[in-house]
Amino acid sequence: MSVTREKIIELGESLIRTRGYNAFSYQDISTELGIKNAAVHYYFPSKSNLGTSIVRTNIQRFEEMVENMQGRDFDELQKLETFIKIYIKSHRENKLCIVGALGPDFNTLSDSTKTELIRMTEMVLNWLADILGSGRGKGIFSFKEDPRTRAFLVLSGLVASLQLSRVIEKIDYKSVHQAIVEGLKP
Amino acid sequence: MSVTREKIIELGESLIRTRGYNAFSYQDISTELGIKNAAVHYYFPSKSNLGTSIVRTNIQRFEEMVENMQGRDFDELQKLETFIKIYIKSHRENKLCIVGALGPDFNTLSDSTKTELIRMTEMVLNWLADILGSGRGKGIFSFKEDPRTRAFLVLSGLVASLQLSRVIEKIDYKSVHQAIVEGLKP
DNA sequence: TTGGAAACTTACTTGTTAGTAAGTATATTT
DNA sequence: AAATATACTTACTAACAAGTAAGTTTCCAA
Repeated sequence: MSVTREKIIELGESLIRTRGYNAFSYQDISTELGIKNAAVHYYFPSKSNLGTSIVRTNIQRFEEMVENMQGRDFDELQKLETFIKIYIKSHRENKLCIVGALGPDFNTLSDSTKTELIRMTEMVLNWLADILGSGRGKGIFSFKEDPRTRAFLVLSGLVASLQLSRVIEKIDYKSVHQAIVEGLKP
Repeated sequence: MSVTREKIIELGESLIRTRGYNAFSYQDISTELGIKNAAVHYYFPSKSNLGTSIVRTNIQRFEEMVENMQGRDFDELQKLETFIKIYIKSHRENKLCIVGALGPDFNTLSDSTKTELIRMTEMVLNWLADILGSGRGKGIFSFKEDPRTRAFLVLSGLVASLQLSRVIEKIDYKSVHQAIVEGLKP
């Protein structure tokens, strides 16, 4: 794999997560990387193409995280906390997650980027519902709704608190994700 | 007040909530309203100006809702449910709320639009924390965290579930907001 | 009836956008 | 040594963006 290609994806992701899909341009990338506009088009013919590749990279990262946890056989609470760490890191870097960054722009995305974003969100949600469900089965978690609804709510909390804490600085992010976890304990 | 001016604000808000701030143009507005580009600039010299006015309109609407509830002296649960109705309506119209629509674009907004968005979010959060706190005092609600943290979590749930339900259609939105309310009951 | 304000349109400008066609340098393979 | 592929640059284009200056119509008040 080309190092320039990887830098473009990395920077593109960063721009999406800090400024949004429709607020970044190929110029932003080429200027920052010290290359020409056409060089970006060489690797990613269209912006849609780049967007799709960025989401795919994120899917891969998520899959690797899940695999990695399977290897170390974490329990459900540890898995959830590992997942939440991604959001704590994002918050520290003042970035949104890709789902939260691309979600509001959904109607302006190309079909392929939409498809990948749906696939990613579905994967995360299914994984979350799974660990919430099996965690409840083991008595690690306790909640009334069905696991998918609760997973949706947990993800919503994580996604939006990144967005809101950008607007409202006076919030203690730690207490927010603590409340999410505490709300699941028996 | 001019009817054209009001139509521009209404359409502008709709565009922000369906496509995002950076994905709509003065052309979109002028074409739809059958007027010229410059006519939009006549009422709103800059896009920043229009954005700010749209947020201010939303603040006013929120204030009117709060006032209206004071008049009919609703209890805390009724107030919360009235607020949630805004989100149910937004979901039906396939729109985000302005906070959720502008939040991800925060870094690209003008200072005045940022200021108004902060003011709006702060208002909503304070109001929510107030009714959650006093509701808990009366035994209507029950939760462990401090009211502001819980308010942050409730708002996050509402804001992000609009975004996520746009990506994931297979979700029953009713059960989501029901879970938010149920999670507050003693 | 005339002056002026309100509500626009006409006709631009300037900058930025995604995207492309054709060329060049460098390394690798045949 | 010649051919080919990789990784770009040069030099564009066409469309669209926000924004403006100057004019026009319409209505109302003095």
